[in-house]
Amino acid sequence: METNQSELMRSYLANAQVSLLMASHTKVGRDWRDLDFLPEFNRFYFIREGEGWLKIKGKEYAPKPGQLFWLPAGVEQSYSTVSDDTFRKYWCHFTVTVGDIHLLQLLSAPHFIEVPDPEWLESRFRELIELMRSRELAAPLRIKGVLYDIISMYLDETVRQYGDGELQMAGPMNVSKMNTILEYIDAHLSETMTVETLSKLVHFHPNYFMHVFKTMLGDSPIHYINKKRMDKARQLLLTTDQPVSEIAGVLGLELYYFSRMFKKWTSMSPSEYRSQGRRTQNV
DNA sequence: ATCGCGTCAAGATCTATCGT
DNA sequence: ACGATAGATCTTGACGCGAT
Repeated sequence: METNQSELMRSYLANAQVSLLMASHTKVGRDWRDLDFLPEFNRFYFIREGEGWLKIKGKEYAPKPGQLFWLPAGVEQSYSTVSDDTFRKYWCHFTVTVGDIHLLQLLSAPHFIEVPDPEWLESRFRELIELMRSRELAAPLRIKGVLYDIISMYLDETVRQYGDGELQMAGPMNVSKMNTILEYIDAHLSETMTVETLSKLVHFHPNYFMHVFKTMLGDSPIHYINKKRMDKARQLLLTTDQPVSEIAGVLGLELYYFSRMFKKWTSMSPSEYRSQGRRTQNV
């Protein structure tokens, strides 16, 4: 009955935007130190050598080579050296947002992972650093790609190393309310849902609900619902032989409207999409 | 001053129907 | 399946208000 935390994370991540502020590779000086710093951006530290001290949200860490730390935006943090054997690390500053709010901080527990494939990560960081300087047209796009890669690796490893209990989200609407909504949407895709019905589920005024929903997921409720519907439509078109009119029915849409909506989202009519998909599958 | 929530009204999008 | 249209519904931004 319960959609778990990671389901919510997935919906959330599907709408995430990343942006890189800087990336570099340095051996820090003996005076590397900052206390109770509250950054507007996230940081990755990929430790390669040395020792040092880190404090995130009151928790202290002694990062080791081979670990990747995520210092979240908007969370108080401190760091300093502890000896002459200072850190050599790859690092970057970046933001991850959905709608207006930061993907603030999913991680309730350890803010680091053991990197499973250090060579891979090292080369991704080098790529980032190079791309930062690149004048190529598509460099900004590639940067996002690399960043998405690193973040994805980080999240997957967090779950692998600590379990998905550690992923939790902050925001104006709490997780359980959001879960209620997303569960309801999934279970009722085939019916007509109104913003009003949804907002009643969490006892919010429709307009306010709209606003909160959008800040959390980056899409308005109806837009989000339609996106879900189109996902399901695509799946049904490719994996079943149900006639288009029936699929429309399953999704709670009238045939004529379904066709138009589908075309708007995929630039193909449902039957076109099906025949094209079939053709590619049979290659 | 900021947060949590509500209200209103304009503009955008959706939906039902009819015609092709 | 597409096009046009009009009425219904949704979206959004601005503003208000009481509680931190």
